[in-house]
Amino acid sequence: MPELPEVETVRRGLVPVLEGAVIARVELRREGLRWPFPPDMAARLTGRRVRLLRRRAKYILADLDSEETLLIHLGMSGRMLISGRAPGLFAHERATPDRHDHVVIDTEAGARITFNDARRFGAMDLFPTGQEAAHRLLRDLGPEPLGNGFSAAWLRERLAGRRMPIKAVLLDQRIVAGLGNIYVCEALHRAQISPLRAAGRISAVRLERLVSAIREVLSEAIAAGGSSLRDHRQTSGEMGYFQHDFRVYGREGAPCPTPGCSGMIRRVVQSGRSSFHCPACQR
DNA sequence: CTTCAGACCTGGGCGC
DNA sequence: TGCGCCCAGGTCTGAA
Repeated sequence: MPELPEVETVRRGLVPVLEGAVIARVELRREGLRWPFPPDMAARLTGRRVRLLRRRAKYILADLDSEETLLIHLGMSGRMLISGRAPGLFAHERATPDRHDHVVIDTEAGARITFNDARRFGAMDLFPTGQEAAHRLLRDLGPEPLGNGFSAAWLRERLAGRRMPIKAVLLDQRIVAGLGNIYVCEALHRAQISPLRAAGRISAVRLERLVSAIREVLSEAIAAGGSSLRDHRQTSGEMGYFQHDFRVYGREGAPCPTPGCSGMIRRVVQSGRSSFHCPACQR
């Protein structure tokens, strides 16, 4: 799925057509995605003005003037595509609805936002604005990796004594929220830390490097519009570009890009997911 | 409490 | 072309 940079790219694409806009019509083309949609979702959205479009971890949050917040998760393959009258934007048009177009939202200004999700691991929900701490999907999330709450000191505290590999720990959204398989691999390579290393056995200095690497790779990916392997699209339908800047992800057998390193990228499977790394420079 | 396999879905790529 | 198999950006759930 979209990890943090892809979700942020989608949020930024939606801001010009959705923030401040009034929802004129909502079409639900099925009962739900990963879970059933909340009761009367279409009616609770219709006629509402979107006050603010936020992001928390991999969730997009739209605060409405009804004091409810619409939560959107893109799952593995979710896309939000803009068409119709969308000033200043490239309009992504479809002659006929795709079989995976599940939710269609029209604004009074004439923009259309289509939630397309082939695998249907995505989700939508409504909850009272400000009640993030009570929402089962949001309450246990760790700090934002690009925010002030995320630091080497925080990591040090949370990783102390843990024997799980650092790869698995960084995928745990309670430790830090927003990383997924790609960016964990990339950040660990940049920090020259092996994905196999026990989380509790990383020095403070190297944790500082890890925090910097995570911030850098996420920032660069956001600037590139995210990474498009197969499913991710910007709201314009355009692909992201960061996949061209991967140093290890999907590059098994390629020479390690670390200057002075003569290693070769390897793929190992950890808890069912591929970890790409350089055994020579990542320790 | 931690850790893990299994589950939810579709589609693309590959070998035969 | 077709078929079977493997893999994929997530993460919840229940069992051990």
